[in-house]
Amino acid sequence: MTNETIATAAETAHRELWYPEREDITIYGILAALSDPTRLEIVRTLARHEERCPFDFLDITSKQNLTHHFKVLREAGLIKSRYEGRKKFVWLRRDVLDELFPGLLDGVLGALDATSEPRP
Amino acid sequence: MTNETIATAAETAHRELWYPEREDITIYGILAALSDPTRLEIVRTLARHEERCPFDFLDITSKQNLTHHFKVLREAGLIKSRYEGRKKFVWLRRDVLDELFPGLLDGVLGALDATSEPRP
DNA sequence: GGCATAGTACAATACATCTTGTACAAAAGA
DNA sequence: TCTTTTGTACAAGATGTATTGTACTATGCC
Repeated sequence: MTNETIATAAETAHRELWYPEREDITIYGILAALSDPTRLEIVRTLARHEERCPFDFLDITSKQNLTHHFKVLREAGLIKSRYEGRKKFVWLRRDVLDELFPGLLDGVLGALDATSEPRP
Repeated sequence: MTNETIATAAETAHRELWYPEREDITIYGILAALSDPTRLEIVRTLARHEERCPFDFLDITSKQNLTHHFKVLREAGLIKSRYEGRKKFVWLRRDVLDELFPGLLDGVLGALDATSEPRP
């Protein structure tokens, strides 16, 4: 309600993004956001990079769909983004996540790595 | 398809339950199953008990809804159940889960405990 | 057998989600 | 300014989910 209003207004203004309040970040939202293969792959790749990544650093789906998934990740509290010129950069909110849900991200990413094929 | 056929047939026969093959248990399915508050509460409680728990050991929603959520958990690979007389008992598949996705369940449950109010 | 109890099946509702197509806005460069 | 690039907004369709109500099956006990 209030959140939605703010989000809509800010996003219509373009180049201004809404983020959830710290107390509105839930473990359910995080887990739901991570339960999609595309998004989990995004998060996994972001976690491997110290620096911010360009919006389309992964070529795994359509542009519109990437926008959608990044929005889900952002509204769940997992990522932050910023525009620089025409480009958009994205990064993981490790600080907040590790503080709110210690061990969660490491547990998920660790299990994911243990599952995946060994990388070269 | 094949799975659905088997599942339907077995469940129609009643008192016979279908479980996913080991290779069909995915981290996405696990995370999706855990992303619901009711189910996460179920799993958290099961994790605290060494022994099997009766079907309705948690009084948090309707009977039919419990059946639904236990089915989701079972088909995701998280739990096993068994009938004894009229009663149904449920337990967590810690062995399989820790082997397939090491650190996942501990990470989620640890984060959940860190989030929750301290218990007496 | 008759009856109560435990859990399921099924249908219906309401709602969220993923994906794609079309159209648009904002910035950069000529 | 005109054009290209980058990402969004919006709508539509297909699909999945959470919940409840009604009816049913299976078991145990009298």
